[in-house]
Order: sequence, then structure tokens, then C-alpha cells
Amino acid sequence: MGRPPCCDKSNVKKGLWTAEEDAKILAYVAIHGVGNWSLIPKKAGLNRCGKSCRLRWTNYLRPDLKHDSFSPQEEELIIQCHRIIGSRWSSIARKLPGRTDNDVKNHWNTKLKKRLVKMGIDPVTHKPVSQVLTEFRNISGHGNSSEPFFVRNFKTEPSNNSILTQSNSAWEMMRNATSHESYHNSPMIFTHPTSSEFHFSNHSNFPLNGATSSCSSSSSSASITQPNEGAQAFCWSDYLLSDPVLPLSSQTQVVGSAATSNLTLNQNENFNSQGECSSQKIASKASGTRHSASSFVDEILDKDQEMLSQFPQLLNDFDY
DNA sequence: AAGTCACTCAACCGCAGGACG
DNA sequence: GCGTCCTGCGGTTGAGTGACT
Repeated sequence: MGRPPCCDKSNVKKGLWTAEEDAKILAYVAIHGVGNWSLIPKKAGLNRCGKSCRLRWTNYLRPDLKHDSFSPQEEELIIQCHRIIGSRWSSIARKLPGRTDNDVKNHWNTKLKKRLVKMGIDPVTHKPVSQVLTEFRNISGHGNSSEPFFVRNFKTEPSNNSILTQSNSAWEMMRNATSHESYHNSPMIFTHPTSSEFHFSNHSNFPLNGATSSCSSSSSSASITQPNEGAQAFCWSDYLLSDPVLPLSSQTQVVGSAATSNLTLNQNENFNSQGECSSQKIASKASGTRHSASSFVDEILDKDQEMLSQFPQLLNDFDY
């Protein structure tokens, strides 16, 4: 028997709030203040769940909330925070005055994540997808060839017909794979020894159709270095770790764009340049020890320890 | 004009943890 | 220590809307 519901679901209104309901909440809070949300519906004359009232106040009615669109600086901060602490939206939202965790989460899911994917950056690890795939492939025990198979495929621009923009994108599959216990027992992704396509294993939890790539290996215009959407406002190179796949000239180009960016983490007291440098060192260090990790889990734990040693102040700040 | 699709975002859900008796 | 209540959180859903065919 599970936890009893917080209210009688059959007798409470659900769905969008009306102006009248908003007014009731506002009037009540103006007099009594916030708190004890379970009693507010009754006292304020609302046929709503207390939880719903709290959410409405927290995410919409609070007077200190901003309702305009996210600025490039805010977006940059969200991305940087996500890179460091992941999907801890409430912690990230606390760094953005006037924004709620719901705002940040929605903006990430609808805009920023897609933008990173379009840039060829894995929104989970914030590394270039080519690097992530290469690492994943190595961990899966298929790292014998001089040029990793995924590298050949992901040299191509992640255009609209790329697997990166399809619903069954590589990083999503990898994310599923790494969270699935059977990942530790058998490699989920394997390379075809002769074909120029890659395939996913015939596992029940993995979609089989649409998982193959028809990307041509002839193109060399990696979009990682060619931001095409609002890129001038972002310091994209911050997410591009040293990538063995990218031509040196491309990486130089990225560094150049970083130099011209007018936004750095120095603008935020909690993300100083030292931390930024440290993150690069960590990434570099981690990539150096990548192949010696006995397992994927071990590697994650190693990196976690490195982060804890390098970011004590930062992580404390985030209640890490 | 009508239908379909993709996207956004407000709202919901279930779980976890803290406070309190 | 245990049970209950309240709040916070992250993931997910679905209604609304605009773009496209």
C-alpha cells in the first residue's frame, strides 16, 4: 500500500489556472504569507490541491519572477552549471534571479539541449559527440582499429539527416545503455566490420529501426566548429574539450572564437576562472586515464573524486 | 481553409527528506 | 524509533499554438 494521495483527486480542479484563481492565491498570500499549502485551498476558497497552489505560486505568481525570455548570459550560465552539476535544476535556478527550476528545466529541454546536439555536443557529458562515442566504443571493448568507427561517421556534419538530430540520437541511446544494467554484460553498440554504417545490438530495449546511420564519411565540415544559431552570444568552445577527431585548424578556430566571446564565467562569482581552468584540466586528465579505467562505473567514480578535489568551493555552493 | 506536425511551457506526478509529535 | 505531514525536487505529460503542407 502506497502513500495516500495529498488530496481528494476526484474533487479538485486540474489544468490551467484562471485569473480568478490566481487572484485568490495572491490575495491570500498578501494577507497570510506563504506556507501550509495544504490549508490554503480551503482558506482561499479554491477547489485545488494544495500542492497545485504551491506550484502555481512558486512557478508563476511569485512577484520576484521574471517572465521574459532568457538572455544569452543566462543561457550560458545554465549550460555551464549543467555541465558541472547536471540536472539539478533547483540549484541552477538559484543562480538565476527571477527564474524557477521549472523555467530552467523547460528552457534546457526545449532549447539548449537541442542547440548543443545541433552543435555536435553531447548535452549529457558536454563533450563532442565524436569523443563520447569513441570513449563509449573503447569502453565497450571495440577499440582496436586505428581510426575508431564512430569517428569516421561523426566527422560528418550533424545536419538534419544526421543521427544526431533524430529522435533516437546516439547520445540518448548511449544514455539508455549506460543506465541499463545489461550494459555491463554485453556491448550495446558494435561496429560492422566492413560496412560504413554502425548498428545497435538486437536488444529488446533498443530501437532497431532508425538506429543506423547513412552519414557519408566524405564531408569534413564538422559543425562543432561552426555554430549556426545564436552562436555569437555563446562561448561554445568551453564545451569543446581537446578532440582528437577535429582537425587542428578547426580547434584553433574554436579557441579564436572563445577569445572574442564577451561572456565568461568570471561574471558569476561562483564560477571563477580558476574553476574553469580546473574543469579543463580535469577533462584533460580524465581523458588521459580513460583507457586504464577498469569499467565505466570506475571511471565515473574517478572523475567524481577529481571533481570533489578540484571544486570544493563550487560543490559546496551547490550543496553537492 | 483544413489537416498535420512540431514545439513550448504550465501543470501534474511520484518520490525523498526534513520537521514534528 | 516510528508515523504523519509538509515541502522540495526532477521527470513527464498534455493543452495550446504556430508553422507547414
